[in-house]
Amino acid sequence: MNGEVSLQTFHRMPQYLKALYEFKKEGRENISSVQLAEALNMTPSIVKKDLSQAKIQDGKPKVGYAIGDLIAGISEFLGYNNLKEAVLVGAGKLGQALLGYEGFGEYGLNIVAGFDIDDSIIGGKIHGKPILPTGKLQGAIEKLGIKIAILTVPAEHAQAMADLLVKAGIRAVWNFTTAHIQVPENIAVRNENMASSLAVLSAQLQEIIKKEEAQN
Amino acid sequence: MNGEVSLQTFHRMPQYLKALYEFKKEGRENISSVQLAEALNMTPSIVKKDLSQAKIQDGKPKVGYAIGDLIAGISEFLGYNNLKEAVLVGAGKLGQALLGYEGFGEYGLNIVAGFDIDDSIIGGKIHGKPILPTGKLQGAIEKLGIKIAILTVPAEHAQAMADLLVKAGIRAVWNFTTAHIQVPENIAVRNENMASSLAVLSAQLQEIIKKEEAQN
DNA sequence: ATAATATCGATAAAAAAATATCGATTAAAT
DNA sequence: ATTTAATCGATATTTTTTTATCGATATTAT
Repeated sequence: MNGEVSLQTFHRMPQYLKALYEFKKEGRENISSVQLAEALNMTPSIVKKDLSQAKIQDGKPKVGYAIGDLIAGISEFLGYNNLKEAVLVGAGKLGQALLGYEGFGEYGLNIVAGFDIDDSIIGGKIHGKPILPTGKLQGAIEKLGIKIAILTVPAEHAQAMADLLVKAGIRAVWNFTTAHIQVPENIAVRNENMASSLAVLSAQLQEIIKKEEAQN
Repeated sequence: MNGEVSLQTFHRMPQYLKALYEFKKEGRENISSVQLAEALNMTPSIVKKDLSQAKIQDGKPKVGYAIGDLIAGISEFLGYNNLKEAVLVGAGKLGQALLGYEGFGEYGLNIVAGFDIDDSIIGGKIHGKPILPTGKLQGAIEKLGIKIAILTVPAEHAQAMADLLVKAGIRAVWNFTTAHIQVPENIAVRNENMASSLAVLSAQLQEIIKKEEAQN
């Protein structure tokens, strides 16, 4: 799906960025793959490989990489510089929390509006973002050329809404519902499935406890 | 970290469950690995392998698996039957959304209380969950023997709070902050990093658009 | 100036994960 | 009753991802 660079690599990139900002704040100017790896519980090998994928190849022996270069390179690689506009569909509890999430701006994402069917919130603003009726969704997407939709409707409406979004021209869906949505293969979907995450966490916990019991 | 079963497998399990409930609702009683794979855009091989990991091995040739057995088996495997209690730390926007998230109960997770430093919400309830001062966190964890913490504090307080949680006896941290937290290796951490997810989604979108431009 | 050492970056090796294959088996069709 | 077709479940293969190795090189120390 992704040409050369693996999704795991993309997943790690923002972590590097986060750590790099920390180091920068401490006054550091250079950092080696060893140190970056240590800060994030990774191996130097994977750090070096990831950075080379982002076309960052100006590390110096005995010194490491220039932190400023890394930050610029990764930000560019992740497209944080060119702002991407998005719509949020379903302004319920989770949707409202996301509308108020201030981190998105840093990542080059701007939510231009929320859409909902609830008349009591339509016409107003939530965290500064206008809430519009879903009837206006298609028009807005087409008119503004918006490519990304954040999906926070109830699970039972997820597929129908996804169909509508695709029809309106959306190219990427960030799916926060528990539903698995089917879309054409030229549409990107990212599932933010809490059940999945919780399952993994529980599994890790169970394993840890089992290990301990085995020791006693 | 996880003995035999991979985290990817755990990640897929709730997806199977979701799909199985759908099929059940439609009146189906049996399902083959081929059909389940198709519904979730996977391969039959991976479905069969995952199910065998969950000790589900009663599929019948020409028929498939009994849906009821699968649901029971996966639920048991994921520990959805034995309720796990959790505390939520940081009752801001995201924290409040999670306090109100009704899906957790299904997954065997019960948030017993939220903790915060904001006097204007302490003592009250949010979505039915009591909000307590962080000063009472340690006592509550110890007294109730709680093993899981949901971390939704501002990023700059994440590490300090994680340290406190670990000291109080927490064994698993579900980290919704953007900070990378360091914990002892016998503590499970699951990072719900929106930046990472967004990076992956953006990458997919970029790839799709590039592909299209190449065609024109 | 020379030697020692830390690090990069490319490549090789290892490990992990996903996918394919295939004999056995069961239900349905003939 | 026999044949056909679909599916499981075990195993083998392939692919992907991670980790290790190592020569080249730049900085620091002697």
